[in-house]
Amino acid sequence: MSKRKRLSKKERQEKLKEMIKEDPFQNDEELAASFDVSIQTLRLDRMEMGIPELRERFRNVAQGNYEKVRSMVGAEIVGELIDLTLGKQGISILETNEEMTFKKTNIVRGHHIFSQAESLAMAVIDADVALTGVANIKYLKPIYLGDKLVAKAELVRIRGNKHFVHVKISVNQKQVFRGKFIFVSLSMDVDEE
Amino acid sequence: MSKRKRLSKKERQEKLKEMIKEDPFQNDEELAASFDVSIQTLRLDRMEMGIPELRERFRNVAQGNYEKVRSMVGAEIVGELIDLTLGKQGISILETNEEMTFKKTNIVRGHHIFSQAESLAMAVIDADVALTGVANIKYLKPIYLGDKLVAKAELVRIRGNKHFVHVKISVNQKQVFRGKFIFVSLSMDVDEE
DNA sequence: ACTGTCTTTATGACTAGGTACTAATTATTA
DNA sequence: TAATAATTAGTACCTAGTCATAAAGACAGT
Repeated sequence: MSKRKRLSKKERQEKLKEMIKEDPFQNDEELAASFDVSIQTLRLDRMEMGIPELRERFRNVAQGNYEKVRSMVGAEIVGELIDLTLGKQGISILETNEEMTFKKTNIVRGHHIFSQAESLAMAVIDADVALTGVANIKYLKPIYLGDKLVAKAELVRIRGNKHFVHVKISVNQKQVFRGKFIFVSLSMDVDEE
Repeated sequence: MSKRKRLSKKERQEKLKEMIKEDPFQNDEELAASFDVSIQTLRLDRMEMGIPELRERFRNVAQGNYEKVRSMVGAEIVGELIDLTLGKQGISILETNEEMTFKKTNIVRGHHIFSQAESLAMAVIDADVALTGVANIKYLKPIYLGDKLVAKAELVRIRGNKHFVHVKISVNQKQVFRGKFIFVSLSMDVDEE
């Protein structure tokens, strides 16, 4: 694997940075081989650039993503719950980050907004378990990376086992989303309505 | 930290399993200390139960979640894209797992279904970038852990920069969800409609 | 050609967090 | 009390490194 003439120190170090960003799970031996330098040289490079050793990279990725996966997928509620009156209303805040956006446009993917709205609406309902029946939603404005989404949910009506919740989300006091949710509590039989 | 009399081997091993599930980032020394046994005993336990060493656990979590975070958050599409005719229709499949469900009821959280539907609908549109404008959705049946969601999206109309897409999701040929999405392409100015 | 500096490579001692194995000690039970 | 199970101790070895020191190679300026 002898590449073009071997790169200069600077080029090599820059390429190294990229490589590790792309795939952090290679050890010094493999990295050294791919640059066709000795393992010591590669280690000097890592030192100079402050790139941690493989096992620490594993730790970082593992712990970082552990949190992430927990808070993203396992969370009862998407965003941070600020205020809640069970059976009445609730407020949550979601800080948008780059993982929620399309890289090209920096616009936040719709389902993150939906998730915040739905999970907050669900939290407001004073029943053990509920299931989204119908949702009528509208995105009023595109939401950009870094926007802080403030969601307000209000339980507007209960009819039988159906709970009607309205959610409004705004960024800087300007409304960007509204949604009407109907949740069906599962205490009794749930089938076609 | 002397607990109640020290547990039996069986109890200890069961507890160990749980502990590692909860927090996989402890080394043998720490684990041994928390059970008040020697490090060798703890290692025997790990051997007997087939629990890998700390560094391998790091590797597993790192690599598993790396994939997960990439495919969950960064993914262009939620689920696996099976078929796609740009500007016409598309099909995707999403296998539900326990992270998508409420632990108590094993019912899949609504926003996962929504995400599958929205992202598929988006993929069908033959435009560079789009943004969900309005969605009218209905969950027809609860979806349980392990259900395989088959989503079919169809572009039904284009009017100006608005794209109308219908999505149906079914489990075992039975429809469980339908949604109507309107996407607005961003090629020109996007504001109130 | 010689010197000085940068870069690369080599070498050895040491570390964490183990595996794999043997042996000895302590508890429990028949 | 003897047999069996569970626990602890100890050793050699492993990986993927760190840290420090030294030596060799490359290239420029004089």
